[in-house]
Amino acid sequence: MEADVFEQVRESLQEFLTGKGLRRTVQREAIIEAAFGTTDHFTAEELLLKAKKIETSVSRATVYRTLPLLVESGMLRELDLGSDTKVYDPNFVEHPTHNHLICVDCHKIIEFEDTNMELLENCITRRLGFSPTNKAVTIEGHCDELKAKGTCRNHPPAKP
Amino acid sequence: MEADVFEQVRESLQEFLTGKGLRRTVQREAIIEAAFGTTDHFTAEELLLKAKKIETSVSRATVYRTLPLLVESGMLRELDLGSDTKVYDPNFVEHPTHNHLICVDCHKIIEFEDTNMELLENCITRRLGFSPTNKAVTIEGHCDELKAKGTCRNHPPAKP
DNA sequence: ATTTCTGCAAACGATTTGCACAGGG
DNA sequence: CCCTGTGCAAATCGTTTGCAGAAAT
Repeated sequence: MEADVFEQVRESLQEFLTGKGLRRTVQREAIIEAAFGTTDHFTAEELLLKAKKIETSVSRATVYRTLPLLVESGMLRELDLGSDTKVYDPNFVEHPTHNHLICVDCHKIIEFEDTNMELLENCITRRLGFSPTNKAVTIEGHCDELKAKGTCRNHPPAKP
Repeated sequence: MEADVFEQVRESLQEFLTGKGLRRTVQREAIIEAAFGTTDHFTAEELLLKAKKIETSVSRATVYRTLPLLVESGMLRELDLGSDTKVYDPNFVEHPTHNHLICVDCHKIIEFEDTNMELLENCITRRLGFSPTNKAVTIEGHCDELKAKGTCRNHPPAKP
């Protein structure tokens, strides 16, 4: 994520917080920095670890209390991918309509955007009498390269 | 669900079980009947209640141990819709490619199928170098009728 | 007879919450 | 000052598991 984007997130969120009569705290700042500092997906626990490195005083409870705020503000998206634990995706700020392809072999998550899919989804939703607010396409699949060569970028030649 | 379909599920699952060296028990029979007796989605807890009505001896543990078998057999699908609790969908036997539209106002879930979406998903996935195994489109939206008239099939005229 | 299944209750892991104090506006 | 935010630890909730007996093949 570029620096300007990060600043944008910071400001938008500041707006969101003051708009709700909420306060700017060092803990929240650290959590935001940890969440939007990279484009990686993360779990609540992973976010806690990242945030703690920035500001030691951040606690698990505060992370769990801040996550819903970030989601509500629209900056962070909660993903329900096959996993048992909830995963958060900070990339919707830059790519608001992206979707996910999950490799069933190595569990790597690939993000993709597609205008046609976007249009088709809107079309279908309207036909059903609804106005879409949130759309998620999740596809699972096998890596062709892995199947053909027995190895791919994510799978070392010799598996354990 | 029609009676023949129910029988088909019963047989397919019997095949699946014996194929894995697993056994037919009254509890599993009851759970299957409860799961595929209607087209309703359900949670583990709801399935337990339905199954208990058919066969009192069914316990929560057995429900939780049977659900993964049904999912693995391909007959039942686990859905990750916004809800915190996992929801199961028995309708993939009859409609293997259907998707979900969720009303953000009343949380009603509408199932839909679309061939174009199906084709587009396959196309995109192949372009990314993968062979699709599982595809899920989940759309959230507002009911137009509700917005226009202040009421709709799922919302009584006077809200509490 | 052998192996899988079962119910029970305890264990578990992710998330939430009550509390008393800290700190932002 | 007032009210929101915090860390801590206990509580909660859905789900999983160890065990000894029951049942299917």
